[in-house]
Amino acid sequence: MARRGDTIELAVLGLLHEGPMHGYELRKRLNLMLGWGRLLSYGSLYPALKKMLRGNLIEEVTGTVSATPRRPRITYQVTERGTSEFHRLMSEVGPAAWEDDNFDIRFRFFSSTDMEIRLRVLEGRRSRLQERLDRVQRELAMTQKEVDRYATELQRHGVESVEREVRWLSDLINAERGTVGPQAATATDND
Amino acid sequence: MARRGDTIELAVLGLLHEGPMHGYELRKRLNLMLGWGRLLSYGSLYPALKKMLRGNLIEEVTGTVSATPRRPRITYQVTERGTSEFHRLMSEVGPAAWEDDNFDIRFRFFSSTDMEIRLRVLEGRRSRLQERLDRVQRELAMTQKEVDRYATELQRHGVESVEREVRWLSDLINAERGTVGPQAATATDND
DNA sequence: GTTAGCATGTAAGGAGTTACATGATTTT
DNA sequence: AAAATCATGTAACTCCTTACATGCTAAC
Repeated sequence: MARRGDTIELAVLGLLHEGPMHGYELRKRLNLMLGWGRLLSYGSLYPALKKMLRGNLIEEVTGTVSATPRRPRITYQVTERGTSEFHRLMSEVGPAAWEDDNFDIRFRFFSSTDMEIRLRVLEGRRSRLQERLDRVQRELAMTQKEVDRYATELQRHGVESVEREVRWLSDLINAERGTVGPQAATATDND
Repeated sequence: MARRGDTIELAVLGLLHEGPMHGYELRKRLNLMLGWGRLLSYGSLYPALKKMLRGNLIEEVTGTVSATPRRPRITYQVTERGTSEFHRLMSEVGPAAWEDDNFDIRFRFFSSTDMEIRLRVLEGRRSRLQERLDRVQRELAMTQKEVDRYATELQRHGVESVEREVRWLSDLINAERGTVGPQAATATDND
């Protein structure tokens, strides 16, 4: 899955914000998080960590709190630079924020941004998907010929999935708007 | 989207089976087909076509049928070798057939295989997704701590989407099984 | 006449996978 | 005792994207 740009970097910064971690665990969490696609490999993660170390975004934690130091495992935590970089990335609005993979990561750490940014990103994502639907519908109208059973079914299922995600986003947008206090009112119970 | 292996190759072979085409159009059709993710670039398509030419899977069509030869545009068609390679690829069962991207391509050209293969692929895909659901559910039970609103919502939406796809696959499997004659009986009209 | 779309390519580079290499610890 | 899992890395390679390079044709 062409995770473009520094998706890993953002994800790592986000996770480390929830507490120090070593590479192996980071990988597991990452895979659980964006693991709906393929798994992230060590050959991908460790070099990324090295790069972040060089960039002073993260640092090794020497004083292990745990009583049983099983074995030299390197625990990382974010630096101040890492924190500000994380917030900078999370504040980005624009295509980078709502492209397929990136969106999930942003969303996962939405708590670290304020509502204004959240709304911009959610709306950006929604119109992105809407554009796709329009484009498909338009091009489908032109090339009507396709009558293959499976091609049609695939198209139909695809459109339905995207429409579903649009509705999901709309609900989230409404929820954001409706949230004045800290927690949203439990308005719509069913579905 | 890490389109692994020769996804493009299979897609191109499949499309050219529906008639000769030149690169530019191939790309448009490809993008419409697997375009739910990112777009395929020329830098990706043309070298792939060259490679397929070298492998004798496709060949250039010299005699342009069209009356107005706008400009030297290279039309391709499948060779015999291309056809047998296509059928070989389409007959594959196993992980390669039901990995995320690959599955969509196979499904798109399902008409070119027989029911036995279709069922194996559909069932393989379904159990793959089921495994993912199980894994997430298992790991979610262990690390209950997560109470972040957005993390939870993302998880929930992800699970729901996969469950939806599992139901879709189940319907397709039933439809395949219910098909005895050449065309399926129009048993279930609604949805 | 100038913008948008058609049409084909190449070169450099990024991001990630696979396979390799190693070894400790926990579970069966 | 063996197998699984924890744990960290490196090197080679593949696939694909971005940016560059070129030029024709249709529409506005």
